[in-house]
Amino acid sequence: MDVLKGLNPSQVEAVLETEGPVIVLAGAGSGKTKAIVHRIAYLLDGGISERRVLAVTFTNKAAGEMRARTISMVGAAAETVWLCTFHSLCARILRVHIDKLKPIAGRQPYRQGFSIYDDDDRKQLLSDCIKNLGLDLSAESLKMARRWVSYAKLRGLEPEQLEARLAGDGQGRFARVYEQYLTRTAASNAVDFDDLLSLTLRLFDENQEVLSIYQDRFEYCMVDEFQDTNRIQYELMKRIVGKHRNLFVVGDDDQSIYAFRGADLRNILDFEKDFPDAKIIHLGQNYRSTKSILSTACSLISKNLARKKKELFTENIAGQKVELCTCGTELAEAEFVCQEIQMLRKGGDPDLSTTAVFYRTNAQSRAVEDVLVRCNMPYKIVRGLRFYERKEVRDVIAYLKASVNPDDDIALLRTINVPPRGIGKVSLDLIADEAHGSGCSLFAAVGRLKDSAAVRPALRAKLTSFHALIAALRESASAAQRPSEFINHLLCETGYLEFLLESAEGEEKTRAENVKELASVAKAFEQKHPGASVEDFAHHIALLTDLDEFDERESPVSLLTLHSAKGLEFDVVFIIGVEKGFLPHYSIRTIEQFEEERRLLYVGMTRAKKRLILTRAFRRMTFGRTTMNPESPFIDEIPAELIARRAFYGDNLL
DNA sequence: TGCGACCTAGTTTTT
DNA sequence: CTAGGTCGCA
Repeated sequence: MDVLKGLNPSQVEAVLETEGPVIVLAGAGSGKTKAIVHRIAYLLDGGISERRVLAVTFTNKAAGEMRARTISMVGAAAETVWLCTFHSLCARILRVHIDKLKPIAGRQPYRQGFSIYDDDDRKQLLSDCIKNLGLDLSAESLKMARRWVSYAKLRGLEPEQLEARLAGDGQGRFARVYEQYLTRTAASNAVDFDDLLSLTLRLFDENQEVLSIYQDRFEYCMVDEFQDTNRIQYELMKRIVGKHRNLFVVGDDDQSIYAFRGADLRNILDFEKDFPDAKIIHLGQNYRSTKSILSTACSLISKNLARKKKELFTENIAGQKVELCTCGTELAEAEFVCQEIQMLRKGGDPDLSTTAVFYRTNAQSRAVEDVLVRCNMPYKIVRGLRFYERKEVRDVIAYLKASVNPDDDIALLRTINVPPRGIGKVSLDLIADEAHGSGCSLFAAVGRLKDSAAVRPALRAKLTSFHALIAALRESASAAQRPSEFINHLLCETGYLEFLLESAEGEEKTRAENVKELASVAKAFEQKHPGASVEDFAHHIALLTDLDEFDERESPVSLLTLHSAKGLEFDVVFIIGVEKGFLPHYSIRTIEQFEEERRLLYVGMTRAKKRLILTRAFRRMTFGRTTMNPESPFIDEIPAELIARRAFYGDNLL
């Protein structure tokens, strides 16, 4: 059969084992995506309707790649398979059914057309809640608040339950923050990323009818990167496969590096307990790396205690030894990397066409960037400042959201004085009080105050024109306008583009360009979804990140954190800062965290196909202070004969 | 309201 | 060191 061509026996097994629970333990570079893609193709080939198949991944990018590969195998039928991220799956379900959630006393029920709050919106709202409650508004307490809110949502806790959990620790105040946060998101008809998951789970548990729709529909369910799922995501999948139990998960416990974000390694370690009849398939053959690289990485990861025993092997050539270069300073380290890349380039080996530099923290990229710029070497930095995190982009998105969801207070707050309209803090407090007093949205409050005799005329005029502006935007958003047209319309009408250009002094030009870039994102969206409304676009954009756009093949040198390296591969990989303090990071406390750091290094190493070069700096400036970091203890765990040691003190040619 | 001086904190972050 | 946030003054 065609779909089995080019697969090894374990992969074939993973494809053919379609009924019942299956867990695939797929080592790094063992072709797990291939296995999933072929499995989907096999199902469709065998006459299973594409409506019956659900495949969930973690990033839009991974989903997109999987879709492209499936389409190339089975053709257009794959276009309509639900191949999505957990968040987009949930968003899609909630878009239809959110109003069927049981209402909760004291909180407004959710309704169609809800907004999605990202982490920044959440932060904004949380600090506002903290302020409102008259609590300590330090960075520390904001961090705690975020932590506890996430904690509660992950476990489906209501404020009272969180209170009970926290009271003993004298942290009860965070339960009140949580309560207010819930009330206010509900009032704004907004859900955050955690809500997407937890509300869907709640919906399933409250409403058997809705659950049945999906249970009956999705007969074959697959989850990629299973080691990164959190408890809720796992529960969601368990609900969906409740009837037929055709759950196929692929993961690698050794590549779990997101515990700090709630990923729960127990999901993968305990899968067999939840599904005692689960088939277990090992994908142990690595197709990516040389023997040298693989054995180095394996000797490291074998030191982890909390892992499933497994052996990886490869039929690839031995290749060059992994290198470790000790450099004088972080600048010398950067020079070394640059020089080494230049040498590889001069060699002109077409096999070494992609190169990446990995680091533990974003700040480490600086020295490397400096040197690369001075050497005129083109490079691409992955998520230095994300496109969608830029202030100007967020401002425009806020306008977009405000134009679509009349209750979205956070969006309104963001837009109200940008560009400056003379509506400052005092006026804002007035509006907030009015909204609070009459239990309406901020926008409605603006509407009331603009006609209120109690407000001074100057402010009334400002409010009137702002109110008219937003009302007009709403009008044209719901008129059948194309999203990209609407963005352009919005940029003019609000005076935002003018505002950007006015304050422009050289670099600010890029701001205007960024904003226009958003219009082209809208254009691309239109082409993909003909006839899509402004509202559709607003919903779509809430789940986008620009890692989705990253194409590791297009630039010769990529700079990225170890975390964002996951799922990618490069011919040549440099990992810089292999020092105690960075790897493991100085902040780690527990043995679990220590093992996660080890996995992080392992993930980085296993991205390399041909060459792997580790570097460390003897002396390094951190926070304006010179520190001397010893070598990473992880190096000691690798047999010395696997590593070729070098030194580079830098001749400061640059 | 807005700007500039001062202070403080400083991991990783698929959505 | 440097970016982001706060505070105080004009």
